[in-house]
Amino acid sequence: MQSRSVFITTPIYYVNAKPHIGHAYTTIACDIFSRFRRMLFHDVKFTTGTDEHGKKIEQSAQNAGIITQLFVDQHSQLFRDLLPFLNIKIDDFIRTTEARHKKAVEFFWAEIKRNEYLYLGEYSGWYDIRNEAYFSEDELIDGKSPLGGDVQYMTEPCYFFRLSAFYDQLMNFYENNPDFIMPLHRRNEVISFVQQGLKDLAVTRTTFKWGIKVPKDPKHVVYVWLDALVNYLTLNGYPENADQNRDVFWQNSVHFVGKEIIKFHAVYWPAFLMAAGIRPPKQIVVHGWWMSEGEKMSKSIGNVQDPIKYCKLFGSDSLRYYLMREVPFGDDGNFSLENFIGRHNSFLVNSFGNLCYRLLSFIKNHADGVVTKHNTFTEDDPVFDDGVNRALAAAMKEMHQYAFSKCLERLEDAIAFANQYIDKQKPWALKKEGNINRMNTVLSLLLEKTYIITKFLMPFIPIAAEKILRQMNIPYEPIILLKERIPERINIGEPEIVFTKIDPANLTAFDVFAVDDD
RNA sequence: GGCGGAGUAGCUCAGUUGGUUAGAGCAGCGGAAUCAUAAUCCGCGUGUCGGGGGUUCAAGUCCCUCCUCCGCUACCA
Repeated sequence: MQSRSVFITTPIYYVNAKPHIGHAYTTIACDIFSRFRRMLFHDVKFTTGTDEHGKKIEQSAQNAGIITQLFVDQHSQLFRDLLPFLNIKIDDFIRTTEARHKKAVEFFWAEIKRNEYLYLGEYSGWYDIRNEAYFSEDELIDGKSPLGGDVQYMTEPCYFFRLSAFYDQLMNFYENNPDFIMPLHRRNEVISFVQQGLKDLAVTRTTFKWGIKVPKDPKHVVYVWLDALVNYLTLNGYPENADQNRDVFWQNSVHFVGKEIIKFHAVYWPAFLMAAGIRPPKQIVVHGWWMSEGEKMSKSIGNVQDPIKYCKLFGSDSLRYYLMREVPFGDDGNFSLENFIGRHNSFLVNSFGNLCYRLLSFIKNHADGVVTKHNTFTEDDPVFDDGVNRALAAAMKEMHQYAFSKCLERLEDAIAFANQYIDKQKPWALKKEGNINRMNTVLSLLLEKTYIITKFLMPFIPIAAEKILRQMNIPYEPIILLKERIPERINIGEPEIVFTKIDPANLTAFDVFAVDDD
């Protein structure tokens, strides 16, 4: 039995760079899943935010010639500004520089200290500033870290977290919670990583100041990942809401993350939480990366896809639909303008948009804008009705598995059924024959199924779906009911086209790439 | 090096525990229809299912081996 509550989080985004399509992707996926669960009448908390500490930030601010606080204020705002463009509805936005978060981290630190999972030691090695990680001499590749960052040799006293003590607990946890890590192959990667053995983790730094100070030992700054991960607790009212294990949101917390940060979320974070006596989150949902026009997205190539440009040119609905439809969630994908235009034109315009418009304008022009239910059924009707119902039920199932692209495929099936049905029933011919009752039966069934499909599409394309529902003029609750029946008599509103075709001749990829103006 | 994934129609991919002539979407070609944003609907695929070998009455589907690509991870002489 699924819980009626859910706590959905994006990772908090590191403010060192500007938002790109990858940030938009995670946030949109969370927003769609949030809207979906809300439309099942579930109690949803959906959050995002920015990760603002660390040496890298400190240095970037210095390079930009501004004080660090101003730097993070500006960059955090860029991420906040992205939300309305993408039509994201969040419940909270956290910044790790906020007082509430500092308090949570300090409390969390004290808890794991009290439970004796922290000890003072000394760390020396080659430090990758960009990636905030130490490496041993022999791990270096051509004088750089394995992650590609420049390194410098450093020795510092630091606190260690007894990660090594959690081997059994973690393995048992993975064993007993098979759907903790969502795509299964990711789970296997995590387990094989842990199986290779866990070393204690250095969780403080003394080489910079920009971070949260260790309670009672302020020359140490808390490791950015420990700092950042605690945001999920901060957002859930910690430490005032101290008993997270009894909190219904925490019990149903789902962290969406990109594949690059799975280790932190699926290994370190559960261990940190166990050390503090808190149960790990319910699920880590891992997604892949986007390439751009067949190549890795990079500033130097100049092929960074800019989500805001897409929203400005084509609307957020199109971008949301494309990102969810193009690639199975969890896999890597290739973002290309050509494919974007193809998806937009073939589904949003031709299939779905045209279905709504042809149906509504037919009702307007040939039935005085009124549809009344009649009982002149043929054997085609239950076949159509049932086909749509099945497709919607399948879509529902996929959605619960975070299989957004498969969910959309099933919704596209349902829309194809509607286009097939209208072509076969030919309401225009019924009108000419004067078979008005049969025409009304057909139109009523079509309107009903299209209405339900449109509601199901709301989480994906909220703006267009709402416009269409308004045109249908059916009083609706924002709840997905697969076998909902519409009223006996509908007096529709004014039909309007909601998606227009994109002409590829008018655009090139350069129109949608980010301009590097840093 | 270890572990894992993938290699199927021009492109993107489905193919459950091995079982009828290997499928879908997109693109392409032909037709129908005209309510609709020239949208829609119908029809059309002779693919060495990466190569080779094996098990079986039967393999894309299991086993062995090789090749290519990707991911995680480790590191030696």
